Amino acid sequence: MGVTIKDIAKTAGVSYSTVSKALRDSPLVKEPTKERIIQIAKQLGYQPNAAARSLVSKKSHTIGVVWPTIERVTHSALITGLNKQLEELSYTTLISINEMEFAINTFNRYQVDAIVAFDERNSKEPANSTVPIVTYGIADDTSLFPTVDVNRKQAIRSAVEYLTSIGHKKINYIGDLLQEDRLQEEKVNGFKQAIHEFDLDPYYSRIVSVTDLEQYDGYQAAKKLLNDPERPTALISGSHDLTKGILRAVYENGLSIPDDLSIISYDNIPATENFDIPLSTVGVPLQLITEKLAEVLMAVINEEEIDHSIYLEPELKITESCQSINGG
Amino acid sequence: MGVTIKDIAKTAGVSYSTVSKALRDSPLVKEPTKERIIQIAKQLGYQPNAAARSLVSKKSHTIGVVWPTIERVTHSALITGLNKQLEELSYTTLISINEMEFAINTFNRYQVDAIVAFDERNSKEPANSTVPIVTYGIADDTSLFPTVDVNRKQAIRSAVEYLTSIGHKKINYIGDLLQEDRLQEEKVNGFKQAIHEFDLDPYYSRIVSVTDLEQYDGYQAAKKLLNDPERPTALISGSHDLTKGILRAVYENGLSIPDDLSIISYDNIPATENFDIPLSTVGVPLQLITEKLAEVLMAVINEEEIDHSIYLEPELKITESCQSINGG
DNA sequence: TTGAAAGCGCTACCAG
DNA sequence: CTGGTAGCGCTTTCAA
Repeated sequence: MGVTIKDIAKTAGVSYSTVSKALRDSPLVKEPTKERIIQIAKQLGYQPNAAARSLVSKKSHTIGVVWPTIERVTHSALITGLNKQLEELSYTTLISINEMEFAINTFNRYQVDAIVAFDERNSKEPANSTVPIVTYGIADDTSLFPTVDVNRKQAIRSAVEYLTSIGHKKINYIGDLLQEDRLQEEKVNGFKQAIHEFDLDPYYSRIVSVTDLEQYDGYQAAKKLLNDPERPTALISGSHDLTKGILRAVYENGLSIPDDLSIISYDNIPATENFDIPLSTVGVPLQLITEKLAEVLMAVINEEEIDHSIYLEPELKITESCQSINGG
Repeated sequence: MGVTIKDIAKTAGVSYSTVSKALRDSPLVKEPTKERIIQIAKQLGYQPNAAARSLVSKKSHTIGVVWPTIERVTHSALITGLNKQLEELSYTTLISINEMEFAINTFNRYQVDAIVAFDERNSKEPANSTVPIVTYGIADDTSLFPTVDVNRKQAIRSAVEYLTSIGHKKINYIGDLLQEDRLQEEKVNGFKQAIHEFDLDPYYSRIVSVTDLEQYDGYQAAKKLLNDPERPTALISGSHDLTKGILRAVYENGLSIPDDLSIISYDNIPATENFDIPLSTVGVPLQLITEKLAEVLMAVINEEEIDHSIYLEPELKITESCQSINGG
């Protein structure tokens, strides 16, 4: 065992309740005493015992993140952002990669203040949790917990809407529809719906399926697509990485953007890369999502009223990577 | 707050110390009483309070994983494996993606039983930790904590050794040497050393640098390489994903393995994919690593003696993807 | 076989 | 401003 407040009290020659107060920066302790105590604590390498603390205070200032699908790279950026966000609110983040129920139990035992679950499977079973839970994923009215989500359907739909508005009739969507990933599914649904809504010919406006959302997949898919004489005039890409591969394929084929092809990429990270041409994107910035998640977490901790489902609406940012089909 | 053992005691009509014993499956409680108590606990949805428990028992049965470089995909597989491994030993895994020192502090406060740190930066600062720490990464004699690691240098060296033994003189290594990643660096060092040791001509036996270890990077690198008239007769790939891309490029170029090119891939995952040809690999299986890590963790928890640095030696598995340079 | 009681390290309250 | 003390939920003696 390590140093306790009693040890500090002894060497400081004060009572241990005074130490407790000093360490919590209570105004009930004289400034010099406080400083001396803090000094000694530092010297002794004191680490407050979270168990003891949360046992009495019923607060751990810790958020549990349930993340069973650790392989999903998308979420790793999100969780990194959330971690930072929560750090600023002086909350500590702890992650469990166990399956939903086990992880929730663990966090309950540890008395975290709130849990945020990233789970595509969006379970309908009533988790036995004393700790409030917030989920990230497909928000719907039947979900058991407050949910934060991105309107991916609308994102893709509005991309199609814009492209048709500038004259495109052959619009393809490159994305993942093989995995059981409701997040990807929603994007595909948005595309399908838009096809219908904007009366596009399904023969020309297709969904190109890739098995993953990485650069390589985009490259291969685009390679195939662009050799087709019936190739589209506009492309919507399901992810940023996918887009990188697509662009590569476009240039290798000697085509140019936007003259031969307009591109809009689904995206949620701030543009860091320098593409040859600034990329048109649609999506909700990662920071907005993590901010909202943090906000909802704080709300459930403080037992404030919140909307059950928060659906963040995507923004469409159009740059020179899109061109009117008439050449304008 | 949730249900406590006192609540259970009340409805069961026994003292709460009996409940505590029953729940811990102590032989000091009569079987029927025990069963009744367990039954009631389940009904009430009892979750033991980890804080209270670890406060008195000084054991949390939890391992803290420090993983600041969450983006490193390699480690995610390793951590998944370790998590499973530890689960079998009935230990719970909690992950922190904060930077080393902060994470170690957090886990100290939480009184985890041991910490395992995945940190490429392999800090030399003496972490102020009461909890024992084990690191995974470049093992060297100066490291502050017990370390488990893979002899990556030897892995690549032995691949070169084998290839030269069957007559290859033009051997290339495709890998990452741009990132500040000591793990990758070691592989490159192994290659450099082998060039020297086996007296290969550096003009023909080169290191091909990629910026990441993914399929796409392997594809691009190989594409360029294979068009070179001075192309190598054998290739060593720095990662499994890289290899997938390389193979793709090989086939696209109309070359065949092993007739035109022998390949050995650095690897640590059990072959799940069906390549056209079984792949020669060198490396330490992931499971061996996680087993060893778990073993060392248990050792430090029980204060047993252990080697300070455990260097796992890679195995070379040769299949038809390698061929003698004389065509044998 | 069960119960009573001490105490883990800490916070929060009350008395001085 | 400082010290004493109760008690958070639990495990672990020790007594009954």
